[in-house]
Amino acid sequence: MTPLSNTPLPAAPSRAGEDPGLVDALAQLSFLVHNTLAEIAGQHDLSIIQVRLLGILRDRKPTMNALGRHLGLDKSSVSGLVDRAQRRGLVDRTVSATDRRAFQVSITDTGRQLVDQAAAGFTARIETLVAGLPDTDRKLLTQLAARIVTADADRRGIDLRTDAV
Amino acid sequence: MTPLSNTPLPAAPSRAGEDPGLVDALAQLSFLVHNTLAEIAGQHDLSIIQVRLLGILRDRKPTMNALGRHLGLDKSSVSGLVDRAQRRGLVDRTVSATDRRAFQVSITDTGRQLVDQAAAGFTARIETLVAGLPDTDRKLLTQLAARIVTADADRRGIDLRTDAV
DNA sequence: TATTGTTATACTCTATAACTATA
DNA sequence: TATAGTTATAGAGTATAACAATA
Repeated sequence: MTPLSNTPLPAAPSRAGEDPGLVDALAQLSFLVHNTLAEIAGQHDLSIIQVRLLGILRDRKPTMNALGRHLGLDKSSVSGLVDRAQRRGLVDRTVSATDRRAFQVSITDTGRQLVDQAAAGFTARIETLVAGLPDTDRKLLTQLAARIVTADADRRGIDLRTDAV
Repeated sequence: MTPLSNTPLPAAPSRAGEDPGLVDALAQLSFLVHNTLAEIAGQHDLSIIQVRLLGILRDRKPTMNALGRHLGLDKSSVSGLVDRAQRRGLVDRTVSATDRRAFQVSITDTGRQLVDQAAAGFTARIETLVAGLPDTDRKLLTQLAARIVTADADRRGIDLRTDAV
């Protein structure tokens, strides 16, 4: 039931010379994928952040603190997020064995089923989106996207080191 | 100041056979672009939805109703959105000349400056993201992204017609 | 003292429902 | 009656600040 809009970003003034269309195309594609995820999540009464929470918990039992780092959220935000998920029976809090201040957050069977369904639905929808592309183009797109993402990750790694000096 | 996370989506179980990596790569790229926009918006104390609002108003003076359709929001949500933007002096409401129930929403000079800055910042950041790609790859990426977006738009057009029958 | 986490508070964003004014 | 918009209300999601418990 999430209200989605496919309205693209404010059309960039399409600067002459540079990359005509690249910025717009990337922005629109991102919105499309993002909205698709929101829609799938909504079908399971989840938000994107809840899907991300459950996704992290699929193979980890982090503390609230670690969860905050993973999600880029303040600890108080994590408290609320986990509260709401726990209230729905999707996650559990367990006192840490090594630090009695800390909780370890784990996913329940119900939560796992839900996130698995959502992930499957998302995959299916993305497959539909790229249905028109021949295999070569899909591989190309995968590589280009991966290159941008990893380049950015590297850049951030380097930036951090630079800051640390 | 928007807290951003580059944490990718819950890694899809990488189904054998199909499109190994495509779903993940697209999801991560989308998050990256989306987070970039959120960050740029945040630098101007704007949210993504506020940027989209101002972006629409750059070349239109729609009614509240039309705005709701553009943004995919309920009219009550638009009321609040425009309220907050107007309170900051970014937009104006003017009673419609043809329908005294309706308002026409327009962007102020302040609002225009703000959205122009945000758009420029966003463009610059995206340029940085793709800085490592040769021209050929950029064009390829633009075409692939555009093809997916337009194919989806067409599909929705067809779906709508199908529903209407 | 420092860290982990919760709670109180505040604000944005969103929706539903009830309402007013105009068509 | 139907439509345009606002307001009241509720809830998710986010942050900051103050706090308790543990390290």
